[in-house]
Amino acid sequence: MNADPRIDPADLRPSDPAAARALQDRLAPLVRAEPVDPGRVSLVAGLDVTYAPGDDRLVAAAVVLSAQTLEVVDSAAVAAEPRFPYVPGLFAFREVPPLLEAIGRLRVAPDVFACDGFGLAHPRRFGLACHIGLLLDRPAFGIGKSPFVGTAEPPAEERGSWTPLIDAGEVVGRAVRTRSGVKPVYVSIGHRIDLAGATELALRLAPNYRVPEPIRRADRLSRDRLAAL
DNA sequence: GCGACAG
DNA sequence: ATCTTGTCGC
Repeated sequence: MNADPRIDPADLRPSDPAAARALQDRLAPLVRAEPVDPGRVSLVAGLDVTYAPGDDRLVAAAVVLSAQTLEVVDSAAVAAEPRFPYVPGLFAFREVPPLLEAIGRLRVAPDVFACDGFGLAHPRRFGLACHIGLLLDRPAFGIGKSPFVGTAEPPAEERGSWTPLIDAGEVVGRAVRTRSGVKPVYVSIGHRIDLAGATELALRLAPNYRVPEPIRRADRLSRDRLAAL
């Protein structure tokens, strides 16, 4: 589960925001961009977490789809309690522990992880998708529904168009139009994938809706499971 | 100093 | 994130 010896498991549960930020600063340099051929991706896991009103409970879900057919081939959901407050930029410390638990219950090994949130498009260039990708040593990217850091020109109205998301002079992601005439999603790499591959994959995974299917499925599963508690 | 701030 | 229905438009 922790494939990188440079990551001390004890650090994965920082006791306070300052320690969490320091950990992100330390791990950010380990992120690598690698070319990935979307056509050769077989299984994609979508990750999402739903919170109960009042913030006392959550359900983390991982749903694996065939990248080819978009059929669900496996899924897992776990109920838990938040162990870290919501702090913009430290989102991962809240969601990663239960997500890893859900991922650990999968019976298949996903090729790529699609995360609800950001990767490099983050104040310290180490968002949720980077945490997931680095900890699992697998390709991972993030899909955000609203911009977090950086600015992007509005992409052309037709599905498939995109513009660079730029923060402090560097390209940290893309605003991608997954549906014509609908507001874009924000794609950024997490680890072991590149922006072009993440963009094409996001588009392939979102043929009919704005949000890529794996994440939509994970959202639905976590929501349904929470409602059933 | 002030506002903004993934889910 | 969540509290919340119907409604307009493709």
